[in-house]
Amino acid sequence: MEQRTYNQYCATARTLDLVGERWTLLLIRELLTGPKRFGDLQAGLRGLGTGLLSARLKHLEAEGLAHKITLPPPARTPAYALTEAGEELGPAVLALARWGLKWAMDERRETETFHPGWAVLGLRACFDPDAAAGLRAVYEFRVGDEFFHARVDEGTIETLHGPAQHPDAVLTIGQDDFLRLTGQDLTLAEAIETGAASVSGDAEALTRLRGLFRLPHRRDRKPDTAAP
Amino acid sequence: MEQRTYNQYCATARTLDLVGERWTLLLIRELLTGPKRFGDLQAGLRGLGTGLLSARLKHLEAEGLAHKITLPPPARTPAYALTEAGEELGPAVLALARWGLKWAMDERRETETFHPGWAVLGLRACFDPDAAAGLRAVYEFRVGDEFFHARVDEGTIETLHGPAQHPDAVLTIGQDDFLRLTGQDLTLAEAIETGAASVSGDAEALTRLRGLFRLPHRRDRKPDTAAP
DNA sequence: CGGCATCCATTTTGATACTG
DNA sequence: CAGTATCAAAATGGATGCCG
Repeated sequence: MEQRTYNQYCATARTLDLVGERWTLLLIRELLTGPKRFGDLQAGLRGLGTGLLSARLKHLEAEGLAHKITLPPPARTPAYALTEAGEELGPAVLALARWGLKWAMDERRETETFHPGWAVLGLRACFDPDAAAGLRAVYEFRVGDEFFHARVDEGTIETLHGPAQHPDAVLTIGQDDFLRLTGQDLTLAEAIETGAASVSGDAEALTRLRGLFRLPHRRDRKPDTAAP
Repeated sequence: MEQRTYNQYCATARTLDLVGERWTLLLIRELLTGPKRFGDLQAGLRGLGTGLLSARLKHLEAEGLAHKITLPPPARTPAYALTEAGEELGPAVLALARWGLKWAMDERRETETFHPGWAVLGLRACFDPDAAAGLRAVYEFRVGDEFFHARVDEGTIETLHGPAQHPDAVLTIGQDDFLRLTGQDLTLAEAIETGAASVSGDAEALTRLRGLFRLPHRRDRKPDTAAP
């Protein structure tokens, strides 16, 4: 495979030769929040069969973007993690996400699946480094039954699947409300005020949390679909 | 068409539903340096047949990412241009390019095509806003037989196909040397010193040109292919 | 559970011929 | 040129079945 090449001496084309095939960038999106097992990956990517998933993972391994690891005890089960090169695709994936947040996130369709991890990555896409100046804090997000944590250190953020070891602050919220949060139907401040979200922990960390993320104003791509 | 959807309520997936098909992002790359005619687009994308190109353009139009325009006289021929939404895919394309510059641009293969416009976009990907503080200048690049210009205004840059109206400075260089420039085999300063490139125009604009672009250090993705 | 192998219906694509 | 029509070759997806 991978015989289908754009054959262009161009950085964009070379990159797309490596990760432009169907599912590949979404696979990387999944791994951006930490190592995942084969089954978890498939669960996050409905429609991707085991055969193709296997092929994609092999390709990522062969190209040095991901590698197979063995999860530490007590898990002791195989999983896949990004290499440094794979990790650095984060900015590209987040750029796509930022565009999508602005231009493509209209109402959720009934057929669409949703996982909190995607919204967490959406938060990361909206992270405003300037707003985090002088801040060093670990936040834990409990969304539905899934746990995530974000480590903010000055102008940087890191968002990973799983609970934090020593969170400075914890935010608990239902999956639907969290979805509205990144969907701009709800601001973090409103969610806290209305009780949709409950928070605890360090007061300053919580205060600053509100300003860390800057959601783009949603826009319509199409000129005038259906005039009156 | 477009019946093949990831069906995920996720900004990244939604974006890839729109522009993740084969050729689409490269088509947008082409249009990022200005409107292009059908034939020019095909010339820049060897391997893309007229049928698929036509389908992709229709799709981009239908989704509000591009639109068909009529070039002003004396051209008076149809062309395609990005809409605002399409234009804003620039950051995502450039992020992919930056990654590629660092992790995927090894030696050029014989079969690979090359167009100066790609390297111009590569420059834009390496643009360092901080280095352009207080700078407002228009540069014209004459690469082989193609003309480009870059308009730098404070921390922003805009790179377009075609000559500039009133360039502050002009850089003339052969296609191969320009290729080495973005390939890190040659710095802009060296190119000028060795005569591979010739420059003219405003002295300060030329002086600052050297520092405007920050090429990433090239890295190898693969651990140890062929040990000694 | 993890992951490969196989078979098959459907799409997508690539290449080329053809028309205004 | 710009763009449509056509057809063969690949990629995908879905459904299994199998083995450690």
